[in-house]
Amino acid sequence: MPRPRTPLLNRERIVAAALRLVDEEGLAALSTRRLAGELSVSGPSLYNHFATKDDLLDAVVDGVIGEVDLSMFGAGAPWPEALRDWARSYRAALAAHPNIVPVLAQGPGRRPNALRLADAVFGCLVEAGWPRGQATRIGALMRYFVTGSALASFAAGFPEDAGLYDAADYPHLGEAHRLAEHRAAVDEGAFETGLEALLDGLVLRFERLKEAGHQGSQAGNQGSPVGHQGSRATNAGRSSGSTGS
Amino acid sequence: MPRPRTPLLNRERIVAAALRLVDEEGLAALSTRRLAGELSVSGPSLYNHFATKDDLLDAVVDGVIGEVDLSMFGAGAPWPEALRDWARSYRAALAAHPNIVPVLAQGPGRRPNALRLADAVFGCLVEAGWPRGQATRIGALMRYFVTGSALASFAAGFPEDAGLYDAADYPHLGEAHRLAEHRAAVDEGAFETGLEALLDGLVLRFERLKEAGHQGSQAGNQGSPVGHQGSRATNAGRSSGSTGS
DNA sequence: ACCTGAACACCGTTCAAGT
DNA sequence: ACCTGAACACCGTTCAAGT
Repeated sequence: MPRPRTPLLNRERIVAAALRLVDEEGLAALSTRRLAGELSVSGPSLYNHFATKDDLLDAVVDGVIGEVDLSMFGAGAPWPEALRDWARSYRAALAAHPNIVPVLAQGPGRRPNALRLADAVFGCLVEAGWPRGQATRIGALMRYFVTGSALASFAAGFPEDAGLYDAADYPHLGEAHRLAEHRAAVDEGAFETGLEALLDGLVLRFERLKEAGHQGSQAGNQGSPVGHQGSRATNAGRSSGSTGS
Repeated sequence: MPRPRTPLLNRERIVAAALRLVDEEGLAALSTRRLAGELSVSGPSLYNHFATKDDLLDAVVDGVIGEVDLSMFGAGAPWPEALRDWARSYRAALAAHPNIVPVLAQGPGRRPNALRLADAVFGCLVEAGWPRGQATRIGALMRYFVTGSALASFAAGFPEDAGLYDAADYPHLGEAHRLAEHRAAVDEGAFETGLEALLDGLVLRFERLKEAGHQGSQAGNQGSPVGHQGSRATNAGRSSGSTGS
């Protein structure tokens, strides 16, 4: 008889168990021995399927990123609508697994789903007419906002202990102890407000860009993904900006 | 003779050494034994000054938050300018210590400097005329954006290995391997673009709010820090929003 | 009051040994 | 090819003991 026996472990089973453990008990609970125990196997067995624990984490993270919907790109929708739908799907995928966000925020690295995501966003923006440098920055700032909003609950960050918020120390935080109760509403409201404000600001810039393009030197779609900085000169000295009076 | 001898350790020295270690070698390098070694002391000595390693981390984080400038609040500047200056100072403080950002993003907890920061931002917005619920959301979304932008470099997240970006897999990432070279410019450009876009979008909302307030029912400054959700109904179904056509 | 060494229950990872 | 136990160099934390 040869051996038709299936192996006890495979990458999929390990990744699924690791994600469950991280979701339920946090990143610190994910030890190789503990994970192996969940899979009824001894610790070193995992090393037959992943070179290191970091490799395993990479696979877990890429699985989460794979849940982000990218179908709105290239579906013919205007870029602001595509970006809005994508950002919501992106946030939903990360918010479902908040304990893994610090790992995933380190960048796409060599994870295929993360690279696919970056490719889709950048491609949509460039095809819509954004210069490549600007498209890069928009991809970056959207990731900043989405990962920041999924990394940790704003509301839950304020302890429910009312005695903490002494009016002498923190005159405006008298109601802060009630934030945690409304965790989901506060966090989602903040995300939605920020997303809409960001998109409004970007649409404003796009309109200015098209106006300038119609009369000045056609910059078109050329340029590096780094691009130039627009009219702002340096961080020092307040730019006139477009805000306030 | 009594004992004029000063103790070998104190909280300040420990916190300073811990921050240096985290900055130079990452969060994983901060073990109690390693830190004690840097201070020429044995591991358990630290427990005379901090109850747990988490307590120590809290002190490190609050020290970083303490570097954020809050003087623009209450200096009479309009809220968008105050918010812009604060966001830049906030990001600069975090970006100087990126390895500690995942810890700090968990919320203010009981850290005095973090609570002071939240108090100052919320107070400025409420005094400027924002309803309390909206002010809470703005504080949250600003933290999302700033922590997201400090958590990890966008540009450095793309490996410099040009062979990784196969055009068949990622048609638009042909230049992505050059991002890392321009790390600082890309990350700061994205932060500045996002910050200005966010502020533009918020100013737009503030103007709408004032218009509505002048004719409709004066809501004024009352209300809980949770507030209500405005006109958006639910996450499902695309809201008409203010973007696009 | 503050520091120490020894000890406890853990880590990630390697490796020779089994089937 | 895949899993195991034993081992290595680590962890955070406790505690009795020293001064």
